Amino acid sequence: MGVTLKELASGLGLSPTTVSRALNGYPEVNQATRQRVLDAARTANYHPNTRAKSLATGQSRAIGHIIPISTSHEIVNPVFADFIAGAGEVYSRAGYDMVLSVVPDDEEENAYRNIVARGSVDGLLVHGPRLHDDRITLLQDLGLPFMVHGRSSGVQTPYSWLDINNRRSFRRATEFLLELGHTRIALVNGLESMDFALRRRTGYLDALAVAGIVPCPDLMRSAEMTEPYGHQAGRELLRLPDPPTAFLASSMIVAYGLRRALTDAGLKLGRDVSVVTHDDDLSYMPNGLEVPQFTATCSSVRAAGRKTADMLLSLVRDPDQGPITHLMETRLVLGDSTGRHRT
Amino acid sequence: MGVTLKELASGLGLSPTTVSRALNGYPEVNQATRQRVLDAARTANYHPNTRAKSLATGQSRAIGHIIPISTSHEIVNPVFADFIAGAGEVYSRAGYDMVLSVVPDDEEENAYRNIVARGSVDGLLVHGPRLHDDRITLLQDLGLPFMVHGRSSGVQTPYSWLDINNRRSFRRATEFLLELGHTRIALVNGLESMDFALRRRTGYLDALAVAGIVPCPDLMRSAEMTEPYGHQAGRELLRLPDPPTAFLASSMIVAYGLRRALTDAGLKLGRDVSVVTHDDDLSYMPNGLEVPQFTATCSSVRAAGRKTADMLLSLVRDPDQGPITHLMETRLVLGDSTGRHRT
DNA sequence: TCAATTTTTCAAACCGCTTTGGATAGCGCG
DNA sequence: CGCGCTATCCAAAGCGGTTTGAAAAATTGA
Repeated sequence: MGVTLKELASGLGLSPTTVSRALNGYPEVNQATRQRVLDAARTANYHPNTRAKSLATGQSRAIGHIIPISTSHEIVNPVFADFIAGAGEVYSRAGYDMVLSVVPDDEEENAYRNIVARGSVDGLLVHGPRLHDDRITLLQDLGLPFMVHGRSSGVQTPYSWLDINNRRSFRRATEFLLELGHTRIALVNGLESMDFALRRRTGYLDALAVAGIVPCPDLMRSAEMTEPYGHQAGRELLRLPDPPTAFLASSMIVAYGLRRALTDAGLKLGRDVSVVTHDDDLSYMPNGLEVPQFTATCSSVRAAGRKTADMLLSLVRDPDQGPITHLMETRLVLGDSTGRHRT
Repeated sequence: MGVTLKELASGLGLSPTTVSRALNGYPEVNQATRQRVLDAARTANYHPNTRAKSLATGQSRAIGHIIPISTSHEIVNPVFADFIAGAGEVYSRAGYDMVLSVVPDDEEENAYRNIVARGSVDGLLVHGPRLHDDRITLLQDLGLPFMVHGRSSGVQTPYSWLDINNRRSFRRATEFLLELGHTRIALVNGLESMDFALRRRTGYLDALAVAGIVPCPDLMRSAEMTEPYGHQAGRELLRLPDPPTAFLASSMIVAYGLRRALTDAGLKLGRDVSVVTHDDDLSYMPNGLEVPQFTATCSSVRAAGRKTADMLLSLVRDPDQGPITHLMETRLVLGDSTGRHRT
């Protein structure tokens, strides 16, 4: 396929050793020859064979992402593409490859074991942690550097993660609605087997407790986040004898569904009913063109991808630095979807 | 990290040669010893080192996907996650890794050259082809097996691709609206620098031409497919002196935006105004829970990912079979968003 | 000028696996 | 008994790089 180091060397009348050192910036090589080697490498479009290099060095210069596909739901997390885009930027700048494994969630353990045993990556990134996620303890045993995007509430031993402050974020959003005079506030949450969803719920409950409001189970929903789900939840909630006057949505797309349910019911968003949603700032799902449509707790998942990748690379370079963590706060952005409670 | 072949061999009192053959199913090894080797490998959790193996065999057992990030739009194609999920299933079943490169679209050429020169993949998958896409001719020169998801209209030389029949799909959808009596039909398309969008437009124009309708430039929009874009396009179109009575949307999310514009204008979807959309069957964007919300041209992008990966693997196994292609038809599914034209 | 350094280069071993080209042993058969 | 086969196994040479240890060349110091 490409030129090999040996060919390049013999073409220059040098030994492979010298050429290798010249290319990798070792000091013990004459400036003139180094320049000659670099030029020759460029014109020959020489790129060292990844496999050979990593076999020799013991490093693969690749990061693995394991994407769980829920066997029951078959859902791919929509957040995933933007996160990958962010992380990918960082990897390619650092000269790392990104290898993806899409695995049904009942085979994840095997997938992790294999990938470690085969030595094809220097580090792993864990997506979509659940409560008490076994993967984390498994990876600790395997001893490969890893980062978790999110956290897993049940896991006691420390590990490296990056997360947004879901709890505070939803507490703040709830408080905001309370300040506007709302007391019947519905939570249209994601799947509460996922860690992030549970934290959001906790934040919501926190704020209610402080306000002295007893949470009403009828007002709390949890499911895979889709537009039809938001719509159905909205419709059913509005039909309650004592319907909510405000909603918290766990994602923009759920908020779309809620909005549809409101308009179906002849209610005006932001006047008759308020909605606050979480906004992952997905590139293909902007919150309005100029003015934000929704009041939202904002946090760019793309930026999260970048930061997580950065941290993972630092962990790969220095595995002994111990667990590193990063908690991102969200911004509460005011949009057209909220207003004072009207009696 | 893991056990090596040599260790496994010496543990068994065998040569590495024999162990290798035993594991790889070569005939010249005693049944009893093979069994012994297999057992030992299992208990030691032995997995051959990928890099060493592929260095020795000359195959990397990995497929590369290059994800272009538009430097101007910074948009990640939402279709991407589901496609990857489909392809990933196939790869992992076949024992292949998937390596992703996220590259700004002005560096794509370099990215392709590098990945080929470094020999880190056996085949490549090209995403989001534009018109006259240079990447295709580049890859033909580089001589690595590759598949394109979609086609590129300007490229003359044959290449391997999988695409949906965008043209017929949108012709059919337009015909359907014409049959319902609509004559003012708007096209709210994706970016027409992308090949798929142009083909959809052609299909739309085909149907109008057959019906003897002169296409009206005011009724044709093209932009990145987002909800706010659909909303704005809908609003502006409905304000025309002679507004459309039917819309073709290029994606579900655009259709959401359209629907909002309609309701804003006090119109009822499916009665006052009809909408047909393309539906990629994304896992997180289902077209309704039971009844389809939208009449749609349906095609699972996840299935497309599976099929494309299948074809690519076959191309990798037998690179001399010449270009292979596959055109998927879409299903026109009836939903609640279309009705007869009312005067 | 010549020994002692310092620079610069190279030969060879190695990373973990596959594969070629024997070697060895067991067997049937004339 | 000895020859030719077949069934099993192995030593060694790669794959394309990096890296160790030593040699050759250039430079320095007295």
